[in-house]
Amino acid sequence: MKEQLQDLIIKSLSDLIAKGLLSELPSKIRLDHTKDKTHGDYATNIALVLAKKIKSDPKKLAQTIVDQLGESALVKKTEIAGPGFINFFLSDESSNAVINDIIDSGDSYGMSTIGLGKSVLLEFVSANPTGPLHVGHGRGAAYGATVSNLLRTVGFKVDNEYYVNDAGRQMNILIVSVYLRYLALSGEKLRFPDNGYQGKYIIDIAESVFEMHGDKWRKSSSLVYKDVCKDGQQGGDKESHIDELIVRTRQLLGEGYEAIFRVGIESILGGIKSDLAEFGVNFEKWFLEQSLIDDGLAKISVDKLKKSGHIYPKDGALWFNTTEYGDVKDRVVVRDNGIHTYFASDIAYHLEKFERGYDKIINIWGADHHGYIVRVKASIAALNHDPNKLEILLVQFANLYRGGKKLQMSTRSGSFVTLKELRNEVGNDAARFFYILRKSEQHMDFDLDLAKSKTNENPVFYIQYAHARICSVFRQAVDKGIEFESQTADLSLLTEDSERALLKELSRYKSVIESSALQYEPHQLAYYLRDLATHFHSYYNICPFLIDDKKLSQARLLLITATKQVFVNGLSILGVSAPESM
RNA sequence: GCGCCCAUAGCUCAGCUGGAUAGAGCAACGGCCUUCUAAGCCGUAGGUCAUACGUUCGAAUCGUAUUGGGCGCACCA
Repeated sequence: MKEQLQDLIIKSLSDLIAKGLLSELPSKIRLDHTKDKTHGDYATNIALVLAKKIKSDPKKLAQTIVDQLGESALVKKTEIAGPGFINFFLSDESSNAVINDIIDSGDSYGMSTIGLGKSVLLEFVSANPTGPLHVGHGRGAAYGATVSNLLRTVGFKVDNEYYVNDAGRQMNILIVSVYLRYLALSGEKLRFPDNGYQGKYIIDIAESVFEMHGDKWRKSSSLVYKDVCKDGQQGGDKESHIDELIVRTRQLLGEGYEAIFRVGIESILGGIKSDLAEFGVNFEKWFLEQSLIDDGLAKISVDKLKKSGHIYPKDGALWFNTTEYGDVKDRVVVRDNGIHTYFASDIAYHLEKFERGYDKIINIWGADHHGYIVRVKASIAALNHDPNKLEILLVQFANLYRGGKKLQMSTRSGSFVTLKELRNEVGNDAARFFYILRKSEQHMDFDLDLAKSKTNENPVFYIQYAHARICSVFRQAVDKGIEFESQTADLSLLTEDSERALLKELSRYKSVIESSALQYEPHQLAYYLRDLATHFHSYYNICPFLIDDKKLSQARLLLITATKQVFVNGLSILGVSAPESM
């Protein structure tokens, strides 16, 4: 409908250009759904925009444009209002057309071809596999999965990907943490390092190691701690303490070190995978950082940068001159000990992503990584790819509150609420919905007490309830022996204010999907569904559906059938279920 | 100190990228269940859009400055 109206306006403007009354078409024509029904169904501000250019009275120009439009079956009437808006009132036939459109398209209503033929690589979550996902990761997971669904709905081919940081120092700290817990289980007395992973899950992993291997790798704790410097709380340095423990453990264990690593990563990554799957978040690919190292890609990428003259040695390390691309300082890619940095892996990873040939690459990062954007884009440019192909979406932290107090989240200290705990307490639907209800760049306060104790206040129930109510009406219809024939319904009978309002709200769905998808803003859809539910609940309270006037009843049933379909489609994009009864 | 994000009703947040009288939910107050689920509906009250300039027909939205909050500035990942 909107497209047809837009075409009409363009035609009118083109005719005016042909007559020499205008010089050029505006770059884009805004045609908006009106907020206020007295402003009709759609409104455009083109007269205001154009009048500015050609310095004429916007109201007069609006009138000229309207005159040129002439008659159309689409439009009942047009009005010029305010400073020069053109308001369009759709004819009943054209506004009713949305109903049949929804019914005919069914589950695919809302899909479009905007992204047809374009592929997107969407990387998100990518939490370090050093512990279970906590509620902070949940936001990225829900946001990413929903953006992915939205992009797919508008026609993009999207691959979801999780980058697993299974290499580097943190993995070693994990292994040592597990090993020390294992020693304790074997009967050794020892002091757990300040900087180790404190969570209970480490003990669980140590238990599986013990079950699988017995005390095969038991060493006396005096041997393990021999020559290791003092820990932070003992007046030493906690970083050196853990690093020396790593070296020591590796020496003592030999191949056992790798075996413990296997048990640890499989346990943690397995947990993350099932956690996300249960949350309705699925990935096409789990990309291992270690594979970049095994394939030598990190080294190859650094060599490529070297060849193009972006690398220079200093203080025994190799530096990438990212300042040339606007970074505040150059960055080390290979340390003086010959080991490449995390950044080097990331350069390789992004290069690899680009070489896979996607049209668009999107990374969803926690906002604490924003300082990283410039250098990653620098590496892309330096390797002769287009940095604009890479879009980085930042998700702000969710601050957790319990008992009115802000909780500090730290994987290291083991003090965090896991995503799984949250899902168990508030349910997947509420969690998915709550997470995306806030704009991603908005800081979000997640009050656990509220989410847990007063779940009825969560707007997701309000929407689901609307859907369940519609289902209930149809169950009653069956009980009463009322047959519903969607083909015979006469939509012109829908004349009540509340049903016109609901119908108008339904007609917004497609543009909401489009806008949510292209702006990566799932919250727009969430808010839309809530508004739709409001219109429905209001309608429900005013107009009965199962009534003696058979024709009117059929028309109303058709309207709520379409409404139900939009709920189903919209909720499915959000990853929220549409229960038939509540 | 430098950089990024943010500031809208008592609380939590929208505001369709510059449009018409700034909107929801919760909390508060008053109504609506012998008829399709009251997890609902209808109404009342609540705002100097952090502050000050500027840009123009028009600013919560854009620009500059100030204030206040979050985060980041490693040869960690």
